[in-house]
Amino acid sequence: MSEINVKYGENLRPFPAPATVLDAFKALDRDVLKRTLAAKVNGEQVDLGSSLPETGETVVIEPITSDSDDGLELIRHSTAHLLAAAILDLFPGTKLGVGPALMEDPRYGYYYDIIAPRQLTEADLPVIEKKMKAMAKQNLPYRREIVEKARILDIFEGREEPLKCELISDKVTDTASIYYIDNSPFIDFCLGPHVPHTGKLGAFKLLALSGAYWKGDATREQMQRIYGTAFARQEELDAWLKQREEAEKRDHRKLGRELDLFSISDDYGQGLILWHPKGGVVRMEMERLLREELEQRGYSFVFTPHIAKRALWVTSGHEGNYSDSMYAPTSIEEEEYRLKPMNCPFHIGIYKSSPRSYRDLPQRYSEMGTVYRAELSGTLHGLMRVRGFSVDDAHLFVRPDQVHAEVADCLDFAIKVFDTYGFDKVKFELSVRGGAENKGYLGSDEDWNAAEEQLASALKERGISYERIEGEAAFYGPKIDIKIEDAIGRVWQLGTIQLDFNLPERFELEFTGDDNLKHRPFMIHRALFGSIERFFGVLIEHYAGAFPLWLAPVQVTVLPITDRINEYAEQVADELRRAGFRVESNTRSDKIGAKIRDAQMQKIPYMLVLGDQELENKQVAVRERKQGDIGAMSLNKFKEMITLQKEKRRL
RNA sequence: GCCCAAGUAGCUCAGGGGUAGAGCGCAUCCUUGGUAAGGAUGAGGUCGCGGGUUCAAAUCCCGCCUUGGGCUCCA
Repeated sequence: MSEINVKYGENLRPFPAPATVLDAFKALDRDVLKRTLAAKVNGEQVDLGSSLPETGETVVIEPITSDSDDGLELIRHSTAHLLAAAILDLFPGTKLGVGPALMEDPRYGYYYDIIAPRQLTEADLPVIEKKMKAMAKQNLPYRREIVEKARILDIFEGREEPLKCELISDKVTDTASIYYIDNSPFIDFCLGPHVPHTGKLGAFKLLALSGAYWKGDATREQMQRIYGTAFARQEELDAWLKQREEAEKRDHRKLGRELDLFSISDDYGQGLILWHPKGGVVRMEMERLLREELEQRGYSFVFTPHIAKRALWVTSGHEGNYSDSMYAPTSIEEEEYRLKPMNCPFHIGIYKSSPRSYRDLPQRYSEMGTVYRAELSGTLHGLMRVRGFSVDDAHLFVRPDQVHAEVADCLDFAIKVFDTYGFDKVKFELSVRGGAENKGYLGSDEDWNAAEEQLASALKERGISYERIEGEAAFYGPKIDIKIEDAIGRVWQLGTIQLDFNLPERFELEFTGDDNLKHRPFMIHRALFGSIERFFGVLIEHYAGAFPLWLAPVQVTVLPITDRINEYAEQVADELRRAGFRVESNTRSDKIGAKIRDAQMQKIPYMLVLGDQELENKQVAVRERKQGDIGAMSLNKFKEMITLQKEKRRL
């Protein structure tokens, strides 16, 4: 009888063969076994019930416990299988697609794609969930079997699972593993591993029903996707559900209405934003901050039209590559025009309007340029995905040797601005050429190498850690994408700094060098917010509608306790207005409690409660929206306090 | 575009084959009250749009529109 040497942590111990992973843990560590769902054997994930390899070499085993990320993924994946098993039980004849765990999408934990004999509706979800709970209680084992390709195909053909057969044909060369759940009609073609039995599952919930295409391809089968989530423990699921509710409370569409910031009306068109006066204030402040920075950084301000001749879009390449997202042409005196989906060609027009010398570069043109894109109706979402929006756009026309410095300044700019809004977690991604497929990259290797090197060195010089992503560059140049994390941990892709070898070529841009020869400039597209509408949406959710003083649509509200005080209240309000603040006064005959409630719900940063005492002492009693009553002070002292806050753009 | 759900007063929603309900908001009046809702009265709706069934449709059926959740982290 042979032996297997098992290494577990520092322990090395021989076991008589054959033995399973479970046998090893039973002998080595009963404590950890309770939390263990599967294991890594020589670094490879396997089921607890799998046999230890008898190769003669030492076998290294590690537990995959329920409190690890790997463990959670296992739970979610196994729960997805439980979901499929419950559906097969309730709806015989259902065709299965795929059912992965989702670890990066904070909204969901797993899904399973199916084609049921009838269209399922949301009303079916509780029924399916109940079945899953019942199956979980029965501690049904997940069983694994290794079979030949031909036999797997037989099994799934016999079960009339065409999609599974397609997968098997694609993926399997000789043998593969399949999984059963005992006492259930479920069989899946799956690498595993899984939890040992369904009793390890329980903290799960089905969340949503949606449509999905097989392999994400709109020309393939339309399937139904059931989303759910799962955790190791019920408390974690409860906490997650609670956080989800919190996120709903921050929904910018809800707050946009409640705080009267913006609206979208079908009478005007889907995906078109009406900025209300209070939203307009926030936008003006957002633009003011940008303008200050742009001025200091040597940008110039340009303004360009919303439509241009169709021929321009042919030259720019938009007509060829981007036509689906552009509004149809409109004719004026036999000449066709199209709404602009991007601002670049106009800025190029400004560059080209006169000959440029190397001494003139860089040229930095900025514009809050409004563009229109014909997004599919189903993808529209509040402020986040719209059909008309303004980009805080800028195009830099630079000499090849200037790329580094300009990119570095863009990075400083981004960090400064996002920091002002309180986004302290900013991620940078450098997208470069690479990967197996050749995307038909434009421009010489020389240019690319130089450009990628300059982007990377700008990031390094600024001490910015970044992720380098091979193969994600656009065909026309490498780029840096900027992502921010908001107050509740959601990540938003916002700005981009993009090098472009394409448009300078297409538009034959040039400048005269010190050698008196013509050279081609590089073009850098950069936007920090991407779309100011979208960034506004992100801000609303980030602050949950409670904008910092400098952004708040109403900064101070004056609340007289009785009608006797109304006159004094108006004086106070006027004085603050003259000092440059946005002030309201509430002289309605409500009780002070009601006025405060109103102001709190409008999330106004400061409330000045004025009664006989304040009138007599020439003071204001200050209530801050989060801290509550912070005591009485002179109006001058209050003014000083908020002036400082406003000027420093404190959070 | 495709799958599921929902469209009733400005907002949040209840109701449901026999001519429309609540709370909030709004208006007017009473009240002048010290840190998150004082009281009374009143105005407000082609029940998303179009068609069908019916003596009768907001309600049942069909179509459309809009809104919301989604639409490859592959076995």
